[in-house]
Amino acid sequence: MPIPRYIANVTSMDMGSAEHVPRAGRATLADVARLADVSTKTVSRALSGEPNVDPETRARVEGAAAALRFRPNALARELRQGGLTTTVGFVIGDLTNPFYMLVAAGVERVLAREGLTLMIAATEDEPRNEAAVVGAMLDRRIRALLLVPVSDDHGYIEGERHFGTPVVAVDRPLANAASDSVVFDNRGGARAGVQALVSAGHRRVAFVGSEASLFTHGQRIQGYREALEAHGVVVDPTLIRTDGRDAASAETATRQLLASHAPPTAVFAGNNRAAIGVLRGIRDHSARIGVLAFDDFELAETMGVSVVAHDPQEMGKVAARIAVSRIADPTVPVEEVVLPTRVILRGSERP
Amino acid sequence: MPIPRYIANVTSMDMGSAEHVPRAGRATLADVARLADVSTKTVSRALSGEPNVDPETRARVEGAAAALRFRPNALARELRQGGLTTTVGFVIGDLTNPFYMLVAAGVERVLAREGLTLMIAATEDEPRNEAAVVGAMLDRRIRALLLVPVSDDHGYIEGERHFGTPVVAVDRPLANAASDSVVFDNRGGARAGVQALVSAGHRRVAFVGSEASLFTHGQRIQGYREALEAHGVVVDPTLIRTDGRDAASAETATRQLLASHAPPTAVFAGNNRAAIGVLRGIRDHSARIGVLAFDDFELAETMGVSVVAHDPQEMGKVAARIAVSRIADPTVPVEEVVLPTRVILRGSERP
DNA sequence: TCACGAGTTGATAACGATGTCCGTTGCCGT
DNA sequence: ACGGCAACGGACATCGTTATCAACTCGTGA
Repeated sequence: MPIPRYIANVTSMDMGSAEHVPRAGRATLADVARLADVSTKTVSRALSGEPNVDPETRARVEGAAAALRFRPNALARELRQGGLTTTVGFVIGDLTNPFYMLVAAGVERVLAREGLTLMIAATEDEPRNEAAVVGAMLDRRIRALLLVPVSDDHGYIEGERHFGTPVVAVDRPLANAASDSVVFDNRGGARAGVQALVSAGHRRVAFVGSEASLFTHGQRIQGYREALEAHGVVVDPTLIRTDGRDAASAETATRQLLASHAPPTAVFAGNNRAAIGVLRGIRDHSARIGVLAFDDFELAETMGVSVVAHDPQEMGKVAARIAVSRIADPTVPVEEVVLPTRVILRGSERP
Repeated sequence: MPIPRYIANVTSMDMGSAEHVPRAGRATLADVARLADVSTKTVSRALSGEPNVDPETRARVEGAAAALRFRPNALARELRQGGLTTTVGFVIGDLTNPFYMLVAAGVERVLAREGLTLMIAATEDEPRNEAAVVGAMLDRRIRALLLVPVSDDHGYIEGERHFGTPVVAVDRPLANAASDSVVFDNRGGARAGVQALVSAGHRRVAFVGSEASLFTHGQRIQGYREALEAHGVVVDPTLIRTDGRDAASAETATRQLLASHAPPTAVFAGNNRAAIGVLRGIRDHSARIGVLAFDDFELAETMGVSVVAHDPQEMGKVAARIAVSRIADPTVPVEEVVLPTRVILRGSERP
């Protein structure tokens, strides 16, 4: 075993020259090199597992690195390697919506397997926040961008894609730019869901959800219309409430619908937030109201609520996989994935 | 208006020398400088809003930057500034648990106001993943670390804190290291919750949740015991099921409890996952079973489920604020915040 | 006319890690 | 004795940005 030269080194130098006194901050390659009495290049070689390093030297370097609690500076490494980070960005509208979190969980799982890190930012569903949030991520040179679009203009993204940052739109396509995308079959799912309500005997079916300008809800309203029209039911515009963007407003809308002179016998909820509002809204109502919701949620089964179900985690996984494959090969053709939905009847659809 | 010299510059150079041909990647300060016919330092000055820049020059630089779609490289900037990033890391156990997502939402909101970015990683509740995940974040030189601890040894963190990275433990304290922390009053909350069940007339109250080795559940079981003992009720160990760590296993545990020869008349659910399992488990049961759950959840009100409520978003906000203040001044004394809980009775506690 | 400050600007050196390209030892086998 | 190879050290350059400091251009007052 060789004499640990670094000890003599340190003790012989630590008065007078401040050069070898470890700085307040974190240890660098150079510090490790001094301690292990080798060159910085050898430290780099040893720690990054390159061949052609004497096992003994390697051990000494590792010891020194551990003693100094050395951690390689990812900023420096990634900068050196031309900005090739291992971070993937995911921009979400609303962090508190469990739906997006399930998507995020799916994303995270795939990325973790690939050794990639997930960076999450929220736009608070505010279109004008989007460009800034996305910009902050691009400045960090994320390797790929997963985006739940809220803006109505994604021209600014077109250029970025051209610069080599893959962009995958999640849950909704980009407004006016091409990109990979992963969405659910909103229209078909809604059609099947409303169809189930009609089959259960309902003729006056209300819709409670967000504005049609929001892609997902626009599609779902289309499906809602199609299902009704297919059965010869005239769509009553007063039954379509697009002012239920959160649980509270959906509850209000539902109460108003039920209190009207021509109330619906069933309500189709546009998403999980609306569903909660609808369920709250019909709770105290005397007559039984049919309910069917887009988005499955944890207690839907226990409560016997029928839903148009899908798989948010799968959506995240698919989106992440597309991003990963595009990182590996940017020339693969654009993918536009539409994930299936399925109706699960649990009783709440019946009059 | 000055002649845009960069045009002549480009056209006169673009055959032969490849030096001025924009690279495939993104534009850099140097590219902007060439185009605006100034030095890189001036570009830096102009774009970062420093004073003492001729307005005309500034406009020219901004024009060139826009034309090239220049975005400053955050890696390089932060490296130059000594690793002072604007990213805060949040390490969570389970991304799919809405509780943590609400915490994350609170964190994000505070950070966004401070101009900080949130990086989220998950440990999948696997203790041996924790050090690696945390390490990856430290390598990125995050400015602060928010951590929901799952490991039973946090000695490795002690040194990092010493290096100037603030660490805030969220929802649970660190195993064997001091740090700022934000937790709920688990014991007091559970005590009050079980107390409510006892007051409603229950004597045989079961606990369904995770192992006592998990800090939060250990505390909650203690509170559960204390409440029973305070009323002279002997704690029956067979009524304590710590094998309900997710909804499915909690459902099984509940069914087994109810099928036993001495079933409970009420169940105290250890958290929101357990609550869902318990509600599923008692659904088909003939006798009415009292239920009260730790953690409020969205449909608890609609379903009339009584709970020990708290504010996960507030937890995230408090944790983020502590991190922010410690970034500003690392010498502030360690804070150990205990957030209050409150019992909300909605009827499910009654026999 | 000279000097002087204020306002602009540029050359150069960092930040920390990595890649490149030698040069220098040993040591082995022929 | 010589070629070849492993195992280094060392000197640079490089990634893109910012800090330091010196240099330059003005107009102005003495």
